[in-house]
Amino acid sequence: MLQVNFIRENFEKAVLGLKKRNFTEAEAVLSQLVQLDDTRKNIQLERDQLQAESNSISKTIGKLMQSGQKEEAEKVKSRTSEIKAQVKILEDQYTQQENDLTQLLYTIPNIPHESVPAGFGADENEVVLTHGDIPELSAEFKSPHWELIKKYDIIDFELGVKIAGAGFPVYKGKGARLQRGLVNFFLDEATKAGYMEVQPPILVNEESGYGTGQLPDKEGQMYFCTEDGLYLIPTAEVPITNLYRNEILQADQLPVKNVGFTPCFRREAGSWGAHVRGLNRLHQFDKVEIVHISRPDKSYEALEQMSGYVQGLLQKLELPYRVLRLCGGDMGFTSALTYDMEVFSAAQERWLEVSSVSNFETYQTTRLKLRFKDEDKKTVLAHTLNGSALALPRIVASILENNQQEGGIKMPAVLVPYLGFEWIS
RNA sequence: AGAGAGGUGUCCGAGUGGUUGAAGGAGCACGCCUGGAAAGCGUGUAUACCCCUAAAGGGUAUCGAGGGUUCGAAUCCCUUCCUCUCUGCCA
Repeated sequence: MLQVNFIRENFEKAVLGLKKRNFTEAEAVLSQLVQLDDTRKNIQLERDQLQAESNSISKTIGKLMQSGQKEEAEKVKSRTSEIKAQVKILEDQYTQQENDLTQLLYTIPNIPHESVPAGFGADENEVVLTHGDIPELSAEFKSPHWELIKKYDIIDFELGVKIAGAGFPVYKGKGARLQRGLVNFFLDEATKAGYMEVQPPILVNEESGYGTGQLPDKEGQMYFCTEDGLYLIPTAEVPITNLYRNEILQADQLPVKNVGFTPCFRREAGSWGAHVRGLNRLHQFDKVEIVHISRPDKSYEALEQMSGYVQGLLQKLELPYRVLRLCGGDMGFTSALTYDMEVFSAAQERWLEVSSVSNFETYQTTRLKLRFKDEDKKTVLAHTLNGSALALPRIVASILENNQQEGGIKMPAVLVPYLGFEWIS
């Protein structure tokens, strides 16, 4: 969430930024926010003063008791009951005010970076660059991946339905091997690039959900284990970033660069149709995620670095891709700047999002209380960033579609050592 | 899951109602000392919010978390989470 003090000091900028993401009532909400905070401060001031008086009386009583002046002490006591009642009232008001403030802050998305284009939806995203040639498939070999997986019997949706339900595919034979190979390839690449691998839990508690911004509001997107109060993670971002919740890092620990492989679970209520066939949208899928924790003055450098890293993976996989700078309306609630990487899937003839790389600046760290000590020994909120590197299903879909030919599907050369085969046939 | 023990600052560790944000030690930082280092000596070493700010200074809260008793709680009571030991179960 945003910091009230930042809004106070950058009111106009904040309003303009939020309008860019179509948060039309920005001005009114931000004014209300500042007002709530003003009231909060006033209450705090009054409460603290009364409390201070009460504390000082208590000390006096303590001294009197020690020196045996019991009656004197009793006299002083009577004064405190009045203060106590007052403090209680103010305390309740303060809590109420603080809750209102937090609730309101939860409704305000992150302020977009100045480079973020205004816009309402996917059409207005800015294409930053396109890489690689769009493959032209012959009519003979132009099957969408959902036909290819049947033909070669490598992924079975019906079987998944039997075990769990729609959107839980079963990978078989070379399909399973392809999954495992990709995961290993991604983890190895990340390690080479200086990321530390972590294996986090894939169930998280409520606090973690709040830390990275999935909660409140998006609980509908997550599977929830009511018995234990735990959520299945929608992305490894949640557990990995929360590893650092409530921490104060030393300056020389930054940047933190973690990579983790986890399955991801999404309920994805209500989005079914032609575009979500096959592997395009699933309830469970595998993803390798990279997370950075960065100094504020280095976070955009880190974002570019991450974007470059992800592009490198796509290049090694020989997949044509483009990079989008998301417009205000299409960006996630918590992000300040997001690059989407889309791969062209040649049979569907569509760009498929395979990665989303974002800088959250302090939006997450405010909630996470994730800070570091800078050179002046001042405690400062860090910036968090993350990106998929990469999400498997659509990568699999595009590898299958783009490389189909006479004799089967040819695997990208870089994967062959991981797979132990060159062809799916 | 059952029984017991316990959760204190970066770490170890004292503290069972009264100037305790918290003894003592270690670590760390700075200074002195040294040719250099160690030892030694001295100083400092939490977080959040608020007031006042040029700086300094001050207030409130925080001893796992939440609530209660009390003029006053790290210390007493309740709830809850976690850790350890034993038993049970189990990959």
